[in-house]
Amino acid sequence: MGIDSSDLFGSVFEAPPLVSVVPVLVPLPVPGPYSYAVPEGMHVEPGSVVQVPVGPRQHIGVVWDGVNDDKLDPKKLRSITLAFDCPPLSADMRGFIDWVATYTLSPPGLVARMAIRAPAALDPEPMVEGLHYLGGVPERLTPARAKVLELVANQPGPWTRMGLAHAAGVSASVVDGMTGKGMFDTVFLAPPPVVARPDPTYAVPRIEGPQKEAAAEIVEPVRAGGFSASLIDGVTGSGKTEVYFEAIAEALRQDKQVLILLPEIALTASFLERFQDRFGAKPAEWHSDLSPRMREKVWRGVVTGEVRVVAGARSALFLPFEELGLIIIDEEHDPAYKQEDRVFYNARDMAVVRARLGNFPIVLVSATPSVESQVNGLSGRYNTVHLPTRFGDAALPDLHLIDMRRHPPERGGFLSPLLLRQMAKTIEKGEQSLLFLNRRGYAPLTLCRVCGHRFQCPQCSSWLVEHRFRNQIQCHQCGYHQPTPEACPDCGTLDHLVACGPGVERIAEEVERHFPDARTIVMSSDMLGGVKRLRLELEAIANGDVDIVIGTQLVAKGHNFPLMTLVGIVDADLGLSNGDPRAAERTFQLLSQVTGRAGRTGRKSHGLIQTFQPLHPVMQAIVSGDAEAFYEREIEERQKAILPPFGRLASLIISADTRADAETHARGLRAAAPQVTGISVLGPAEAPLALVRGRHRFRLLVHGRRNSDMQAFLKAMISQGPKQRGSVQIQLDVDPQSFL
DNA sequence: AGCACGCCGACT
DNA sequence: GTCGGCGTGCTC
Repeated sequence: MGIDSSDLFGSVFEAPPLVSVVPVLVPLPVPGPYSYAVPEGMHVEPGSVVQVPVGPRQHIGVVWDGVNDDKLDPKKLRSITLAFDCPPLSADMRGFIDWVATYTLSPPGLVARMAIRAPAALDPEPMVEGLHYLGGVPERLTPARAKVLELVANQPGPWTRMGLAHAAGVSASVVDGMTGKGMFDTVFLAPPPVVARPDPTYAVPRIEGPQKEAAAEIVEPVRAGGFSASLIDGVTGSGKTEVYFEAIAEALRQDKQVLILLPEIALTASFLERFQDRFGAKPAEWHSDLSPRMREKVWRGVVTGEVRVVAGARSALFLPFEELGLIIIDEEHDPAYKQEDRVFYNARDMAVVRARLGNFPIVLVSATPSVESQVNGLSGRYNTVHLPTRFGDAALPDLHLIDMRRHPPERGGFLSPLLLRQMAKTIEKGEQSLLFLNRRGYAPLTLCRVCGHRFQCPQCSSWLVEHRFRNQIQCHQCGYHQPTPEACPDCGTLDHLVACGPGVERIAEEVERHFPDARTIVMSSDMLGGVKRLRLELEAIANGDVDIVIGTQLVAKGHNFPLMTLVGIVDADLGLSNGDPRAAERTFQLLSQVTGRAGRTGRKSHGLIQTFQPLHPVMQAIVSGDAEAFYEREIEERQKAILPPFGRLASLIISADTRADAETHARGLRAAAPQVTGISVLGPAEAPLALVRGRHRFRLLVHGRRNSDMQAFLKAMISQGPKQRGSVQIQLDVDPQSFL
């Protein structure tokens, strides 16, 4: 201020400049916004992205809504360091962040962080220098200069320096020379867009029959505007993508931005190309291994509205779109939509909330919808559109169960004679077979044939799996691995290993024994050579250079195998006995996806499913194709498992790394909240859904109906409870639609 | 999330 | 006698 109170002119000039105080969400796990002073001359409003000091470091934060209600020691108040030059987060976006934070009981700052973690993207990209032709001819008209002149006479620009040189077929120094002669005006151009604008009229497909009707049903709510949720339930190969592309086209015609969420694995070049074929430009991509540079560009394009369509993994849901008008969730049932660290959420559910809050339509898509979405379809909250038949001349494979009790494999093998016979026929016809077994490595359990020693992981105590191709034993839980030992560590016997049960590598061995001349390939996520190799192998399969593919889950996802006419499921029962409440649903989805790989180009195709439980509902649903009956049963089971016999208010499932830990926590919680009747305790083996490895010791899964009641209850419990503070993670596993 | 403070076990 | 383990608390 520099004016002393003894100044002649009295107190008028002594008044300190009016500083306002605003709440700012900082990207830290603190319960709410912090208060900061706004320096004189700085303009901020709710949604502004700012940099603030927190302790010894600077963080990026967002100015939030409301007034600072806390009685903060004024001495602690610090000032906003700077306000970034980018559009503020919209009120819708802020509302969404608050909603997600409340629903997931996460610190709002951590939710906000997901929306602004594009580090240096917050300042606009520098302008590009451009040249504009002013007219005139240089004194010395060289041939190179003439070429440039010819070009700029018709198109005066603006050109970029390199762009002009390239277009004229001369070197940049020619352009520099002419610039020096004052023939060009320097102008500043906006940096080029990350992606071109998609054009809804680029290649309008001629779709007919069921596709056409489905498209009309999906497009109509987009045309009408406002919130709506649709579920496209269509078998593999029914043209679901083409159908939702029409919804995207309509949103683009209305000048809305569009978000397509895909499980990370489905974000492939082939998807982007399909999009480009329809819209003439690729969508912007958003996923975890985007380069920082690209991440910045896309983020900025999204906030400014320059990017119209984003195809992304679950984290794309938190991009701060300027005018989002449609969300598509492809492979809606995919577990990859669940995030289980820091902020726990299911992007599919939160996407529905975002659409509701933003008042625009959302489309969920799957060949095997989740039970949750089926329920929402049946109750009418989602408008379900069925696509029961394949597109064009492709037919679904003919599916049969092989009862392994009646058609056992030969000793030491895992493939039934029925399956082997069908494989032989397939090879004879020059067609391809796929054997699916969701188990990596050679065998799930390895022991010493002399003393019975089992190899256990030193880090997490699960069994080590032998990988013969790599000559390693590996832990599939934590990634620990060591070379396969030559002698048994217990009794010292050499050449001692005995394999129990099959893995893909062992199946490959068996296949080579039966079909020594066939070209066989194993595909699993730990395959040597990484993504690049994988792509080459997929290409080889598509070209018909392979006869038999043996694969894990990897082969279930989206790849198109045009020559595949036989799918064999080696062990259909595998996923059914692991205690996961969703085991049956997951197995049904996986088997449907895998068998759906066959017969995509109209050839007669078969699926043979090896099982010891041919009467199991999953097997019956798969062969009969009666998914509806299966879902009906699943819904009933789920309701039995989740609602009663617990109390009406809320029920808790407590799980921990060990059952004893879970019991301890349960005792503490029962003491802290005697009013809760339904606390059940599950050990880790019984509740893999509830188990959290790593930092968190335990986690509560809360199932119930009335969210507000549960939250009030949980918050009270957390603040009063004896030891829960700080370390407890709470996941609300209820349908967000039920209390929107 | 980071980072400091603070209190108990194996080492120069 | 110290170095270092991670439990607890704080950041506007």
